[in-house]
Amino acid sequence: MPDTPDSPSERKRGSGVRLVYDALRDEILELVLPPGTPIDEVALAERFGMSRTPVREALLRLAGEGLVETLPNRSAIVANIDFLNLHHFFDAMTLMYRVTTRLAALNRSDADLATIRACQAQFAAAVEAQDALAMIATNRAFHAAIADAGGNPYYIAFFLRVLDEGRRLLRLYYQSYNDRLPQSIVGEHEDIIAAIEAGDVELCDRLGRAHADQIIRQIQSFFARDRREDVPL
Amino acid sequence: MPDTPDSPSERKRGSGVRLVYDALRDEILELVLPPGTPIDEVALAERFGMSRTPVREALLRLAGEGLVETLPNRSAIVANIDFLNLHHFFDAMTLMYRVTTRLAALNRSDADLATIRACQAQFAAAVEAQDALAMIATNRAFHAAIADAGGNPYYIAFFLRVLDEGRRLLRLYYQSYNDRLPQSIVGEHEDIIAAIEAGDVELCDRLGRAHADQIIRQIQSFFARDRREDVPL
DNA sequence: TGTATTTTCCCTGTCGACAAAAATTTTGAT
DNA sequence: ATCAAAATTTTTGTCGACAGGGAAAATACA
Repeated sequence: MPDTPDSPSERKRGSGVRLVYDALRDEILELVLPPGTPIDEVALAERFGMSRTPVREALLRLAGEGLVETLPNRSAIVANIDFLNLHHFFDAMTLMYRVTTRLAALNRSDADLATIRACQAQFAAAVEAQDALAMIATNRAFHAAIADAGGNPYYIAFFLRVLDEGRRLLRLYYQSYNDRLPQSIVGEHEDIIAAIEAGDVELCDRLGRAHADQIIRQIQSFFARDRREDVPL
Repeated sequence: MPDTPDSPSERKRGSGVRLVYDALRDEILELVLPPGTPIDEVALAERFGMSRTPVREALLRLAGEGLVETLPNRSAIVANIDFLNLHHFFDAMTLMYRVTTRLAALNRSDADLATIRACQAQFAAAVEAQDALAMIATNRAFHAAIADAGGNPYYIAFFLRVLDEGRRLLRLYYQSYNDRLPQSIVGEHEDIIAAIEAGDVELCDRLGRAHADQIIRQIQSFFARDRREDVPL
């Protein structure tokens, strides 16, 4: 149990919130805590050996990022996934894939390219190892690095939120389908890197859009197939 | 003094945070609290007749929206405006003007159009009255209504953040230039409404971009002129 | 036995207090 | 008089406790 520290009171002054924030965030994004799960403040406080105050602070930050929903006078719950309005999410994801990749082609530095390549190497390693969780996390890091290369802090912040939401969706997908992996994604990433390095804005736009379409098609086919299987014999 | 309620303890259970949150937010967006102003928790607590806890909660929410910056173990301050990277803000604003207006042309309902027209009427009234603060607030409401008509919650949330940042910039502009008002904005708004009603996506895109360019040019000329005046004789 | 009402219990929202960290002032030495 | 070090003050981060609200449980009634 890595959660309970050996000496509960021997913690640095501002680190308690970060601790529970990071833990909760990971568990939400990896669906350890499924959407709708009620979050008990006292349970968390006991689990991390601290008072309710820093727990509440962490929950507020998560609520600000849309990962938990706080009902007045009632327990906070893990934010639900709005399956009926997924197309809105797909729209936003496609737009931000395109915009961030375009900007990266314009503003990338050598250090940015090195970081992007390192993320891509980690992603390829995760695909090779058939590690679905690592794939999801490294894919997010890859696109976050591209957004960083673009340099627009507004786009970066918004894109991170969209990517986090997508991380939950992908986790749902991979945990249901025995971690089947799309090899083509690795190649698409390589093409994107090449286009960014070449500074080809229009090519980056097309590749970003195609990449988004690819992921969206996978998610959509997953939900469509899931619906068919729900039909009783 | 509308802040201090008559009976401090006669307040509904969850309304304390909303109270100080709304008040702080307005004062930040209208530059009553200029960027960099330190925020004293105990002063706010005394001002609103409550404990530090709800004040802290409101500050956390504002920090999550990027309106205040919290330094560890030090006083929180009103978020600074990054004048050196304004072009990033302009990029984001232009993109969201275009995207939300396009989407509104696709998804607008009659109720949406009525809301948009109502906002435009309020904006025109503010221009007529030469009320700069009302102009800024109603302009924001106008574009927020367009985003609502589009219906994409991701775009709506992001656009609201961008609009709030722009509200601070515009406030800076108008309070310096004796509230001189650009009449052309009213006409541009009318054109946008007509394009949305006609469902002309491409026209909405062009108008949204032109509208953003117009506002950006105003802000840029303001800063350019300000810089010239800084040259000593 | 099923439903409406009351009671109990659990959980959140708020408060006052204390401890740690930073800012400020005071003290001391050269 | 100037600068460094120590003491004081101020302010934040955390804690335990209490009160209010809602939900579940218990009771009453048809």
